[in-house]
Amino acid sequence: MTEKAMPSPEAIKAWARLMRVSRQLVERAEDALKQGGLPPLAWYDVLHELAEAGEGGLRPFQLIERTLFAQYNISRLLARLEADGLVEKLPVADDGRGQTIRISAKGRETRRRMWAVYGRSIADLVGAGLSPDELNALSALLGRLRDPPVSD
Amino acid sequence: MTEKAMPSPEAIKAWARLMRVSRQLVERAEDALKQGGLPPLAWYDVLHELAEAGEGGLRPFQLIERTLFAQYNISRLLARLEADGLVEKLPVADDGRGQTIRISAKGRETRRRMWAVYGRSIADLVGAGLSPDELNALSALLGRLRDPPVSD
DNA sequence: AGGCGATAGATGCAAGTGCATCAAGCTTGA
DNA sequence: TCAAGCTTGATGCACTTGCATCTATCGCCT
Repeated sequence: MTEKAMPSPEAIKAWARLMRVSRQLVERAEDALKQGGLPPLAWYDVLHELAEAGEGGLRPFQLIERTLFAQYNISRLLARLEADGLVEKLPVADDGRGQTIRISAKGRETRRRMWAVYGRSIADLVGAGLSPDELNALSALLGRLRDPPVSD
Repeated sequence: MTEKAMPSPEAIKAWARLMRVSRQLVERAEDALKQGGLPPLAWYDVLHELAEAGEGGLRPFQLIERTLFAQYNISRLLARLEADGLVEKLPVADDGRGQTIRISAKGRETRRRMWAVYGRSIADLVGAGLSPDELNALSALLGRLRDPPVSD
């Protein structure tokens, strides 16, 4: 029985800024990728996770956990990535239902090219405006808003 | 024409948190509305602006400026709102192309009911985790990220 | 006035999302 | 061992979004 009351003015303002700024920044990063003829951010998220996972790859449900995408979304996103030759779907030895997704060489290359643009967007959009200390402070505050069960 | 370099680790972390937290919070607020059988957040944003604008209403292009929605998005969102009787489209005297959008009584009522749920979400999701001072600090940091440099 | 580019808003079509549900394989327990 | 239920991943359908383009009107300049 914690929060029954309406939000404080401070909470409303912080929420409003968070909504507006995040939407605006996503939009700009997305625009930059489009400008470069590159796939959307969602593809980067998945390619990034798969690149981190290495040759072992990841199961789709692990991607769901890591990325916050819905199950059906991952399913279709992986289908598109596979159609573009950026990932491979491999059968799993000990589970006939499942599959392992592994990033391909082309996938790594695409991720690299996306990062060249995406990374610059991040540098421009947040790195430019705030000092390292301020960025850390922002990260810390945002970290406190994550939900109980989520870790980094 | 500032940043050419790749982002600092601090910038990357702040960006990642911002992306993840904002997506998660939006999702939760959206879920709460759905749970209550209420329209999505986008409707609230528009109804809120129109309620603030009062009887004078707003032109669609003003809504675009205020909400960051794309033009075609506003156009169709307004069509849905009108179909639901939440807003009225009025002709503009001195501009035959345009229209003025005014919120209806039903629209105000819907907004009120949405706020009951949405406001509680805000209180739960951000008001609960951070003190007023921390919320102000967060708002200030986010404020510095608004209107970041645009490269044309 | 007449022409021309700019602005306001709508819309056809393709692609993505959300929801519900499905099929297949796995696991458990009597 | 086998039925019941869970997990993994795919998919049909309706709706929304994105893109490009269209129509209509406006404002300006000659």
